[in-house]
Amino acid sequence: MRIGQLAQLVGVETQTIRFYEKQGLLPPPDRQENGYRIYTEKHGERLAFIRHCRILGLSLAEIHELQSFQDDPHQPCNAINALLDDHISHMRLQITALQALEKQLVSLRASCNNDREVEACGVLAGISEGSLHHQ
Amino acid sequence: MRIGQLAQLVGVETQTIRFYEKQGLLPPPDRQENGYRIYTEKHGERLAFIRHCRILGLSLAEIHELQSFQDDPHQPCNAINALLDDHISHMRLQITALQALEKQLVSLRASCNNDREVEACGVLAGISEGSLHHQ
DNA sequence: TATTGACCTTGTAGTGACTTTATGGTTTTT
DNA sequence: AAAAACCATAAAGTCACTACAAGGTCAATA
Repeated sequence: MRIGQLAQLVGVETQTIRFYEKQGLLPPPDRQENGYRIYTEKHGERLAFIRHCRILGLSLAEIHELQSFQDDPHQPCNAINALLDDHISHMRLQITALQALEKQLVSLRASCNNDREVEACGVLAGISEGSLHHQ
Repeated sequence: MRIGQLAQLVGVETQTIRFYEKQGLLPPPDRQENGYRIYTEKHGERLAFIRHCRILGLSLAEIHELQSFQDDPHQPCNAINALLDDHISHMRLQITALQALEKQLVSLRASCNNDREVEACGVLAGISEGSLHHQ
């Protein structure tokens, strides 16, 4: 199939496919006489794998690492688990940080609920205050 | 004070300060005869405000908007509140999404706890499976 | 037959918020 | 006097694309 069909099948834009190829995530397919790329099912599977990893929040570098395991399935899988564990703990940190920030923002927001002038509003002052207690 | 001192005071790198100046977030300071920037306390406060906004997750564009209120404090403050409300609801969405992803990753990770070969590990297969049920 | 439209090609630039690198001038310390 | 630390500017790199420009190819229509 050609690049447009593959794109539609997997739900990606054609540029993204070419981009993955240039990044070395998708093997360069054969070409027709006119230069058009022709893809096989294997390419589709590989592309779907990439997309799902991205949806899970993995970086292209991490995906690259996972692919090296796909390509050589007789390695021990500890490294895969380590990669996922890393990613999970990283995500947990991120979630915790976001929740803390949300709390701060909500309490900041609570410092003004009325129609006032900026001068009397308290929100900007609240931001400035906080900024000096950091680190 | 000079740029390095300001940087140390606020906990930023000097390049970041010059970057904020170029972006119009920090007013261009006076210069010494040799061209070195000289900063006042006002710059320090402004820079601290920017940093704290960044730590709260506000974009430079949002900070720019807030600064226009700082610079003209006799406007009504509804717009500030609206900006914060927007940002808070955006953050809540982000947190929910991250939590869902974490759950997926954890269950994926649970598909292999042992030392196996990649082939028998199940994690990569789990990623591939999931990828086709999306959209 | 000419041309329109949909598809394909390549390469380059833009996004956000910086960070890094290159190149060179100035000041301070040894 | 020389080395280290600081300052300046400008340009390129980061990440994961997205958008754009300029053109080649192909099938269907006027």
